[in-house]
Amino acid sequence: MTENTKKPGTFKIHATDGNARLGTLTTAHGDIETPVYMPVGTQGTVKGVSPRDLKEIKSQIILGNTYHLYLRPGDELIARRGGLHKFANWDRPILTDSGGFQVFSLESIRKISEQGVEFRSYIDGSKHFFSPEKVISIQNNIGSDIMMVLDECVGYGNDREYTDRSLEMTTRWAKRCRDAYPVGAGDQLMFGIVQGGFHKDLREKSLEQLAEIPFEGYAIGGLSVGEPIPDMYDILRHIAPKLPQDKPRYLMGVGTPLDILEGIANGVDMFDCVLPTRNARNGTLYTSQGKVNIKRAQYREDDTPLDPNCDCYTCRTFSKAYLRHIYTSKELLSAQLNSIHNLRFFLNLTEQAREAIKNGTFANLRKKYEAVYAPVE
RNA sequence: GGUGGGGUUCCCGAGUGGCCAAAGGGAACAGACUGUAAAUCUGUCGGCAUCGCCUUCGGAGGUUCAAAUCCUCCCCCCACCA
Repeated sequence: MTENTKKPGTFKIHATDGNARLGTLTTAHGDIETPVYMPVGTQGTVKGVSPRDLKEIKSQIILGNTYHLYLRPGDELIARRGGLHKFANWDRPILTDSGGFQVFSLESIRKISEQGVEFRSYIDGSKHFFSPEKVISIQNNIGSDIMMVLDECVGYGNDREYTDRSLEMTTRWAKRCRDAYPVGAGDQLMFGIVQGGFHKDLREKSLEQLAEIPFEGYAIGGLSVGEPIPDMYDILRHIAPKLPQDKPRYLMGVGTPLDILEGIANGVDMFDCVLPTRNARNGTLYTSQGKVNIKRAQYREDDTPLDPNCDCYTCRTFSKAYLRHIYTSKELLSAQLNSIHNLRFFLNLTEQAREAIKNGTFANLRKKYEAVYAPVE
């Protein structure tokens, strides 16, 4: 492979197993082997984990967030420092979410119009306006390898009519984002985001519209927004295999180990989720034997490692008794060690998936995880 | 020895006649967390357990229909004065 000569945006599929794909996505900061799990680093840092540790656990790419970095420290400040890679000392790929999720999660302090979204800062209450063009400009300043279009992430409760109108607007916003940074304008890639709530036909409609706009990748948004898991799987199974075959597919914000395997089985290549880091900070740890709530009394004098099958620093070095102790004592090291482990677990999960797809044994891998992480019936 | 203050459910600490099994916090125990306003949030937290009943507010008596709350004596702690 002559990776150096490949253009950012090149996506090659090396093997498939059912709908699952093994691929390589080239970015300005290197190649990403897919399927990939991407640690979330909203504020320009994966909470509790240094870039050095992220590399040790084999993170290929991390996320940043347009809305949060725009508010603080400001995208222009970041640009003055040579971009987020340099500022945060991360020389591998970065994907930035557009703020579309904040349209959903900060619902009470934003207002949507055709022009864009008016946000109030959660920090000081000040008003800010995000247009599709503005969001791209911010991501240009941040210098991410993969930019996401501004979308409206629609919550679970909304009706069909609202979802339909919203998806149409998301398409128009996507077009405006693309127009603000046409194909070939630079080394940054841009992904479109399929919406359409929990209506299959609306999902298809959204996809058809977006597919006409050329993007370097396509994402499924608007899942895991409060719906029952079967509803999520229903949409995922329906729409994921229909996304453009020759482009990377990204399932936004999902999910649990089983969700990720479900996604891969349906042809998804990229995942991000805060679960490993947030749960780590809250004492829930993922292991090859299932979830471990490290605060439980049963681990008070448990001298065994968290996960004997894990190669991370935490598992190589500390006992459950110690991890419980520092969690219970609210020591900062607890968040760090727990995050390193959980991220490693998710990274290892996708490594195993890649290996399994190559060997045609992906179904076996899923069974192995389902045996420990009870599947949703 | 004197004067003043105080002893409340695992801990700290509200509560001065009924609405008190007793505020609030902590600890403890369990759970949640899915494009991060989350090192956060929720539940349980005397016993039996269905209403409800039983035991509890330093100890022992007493007043009262009713006491953690009022009275008497006793024990212990703190501060200051001798």
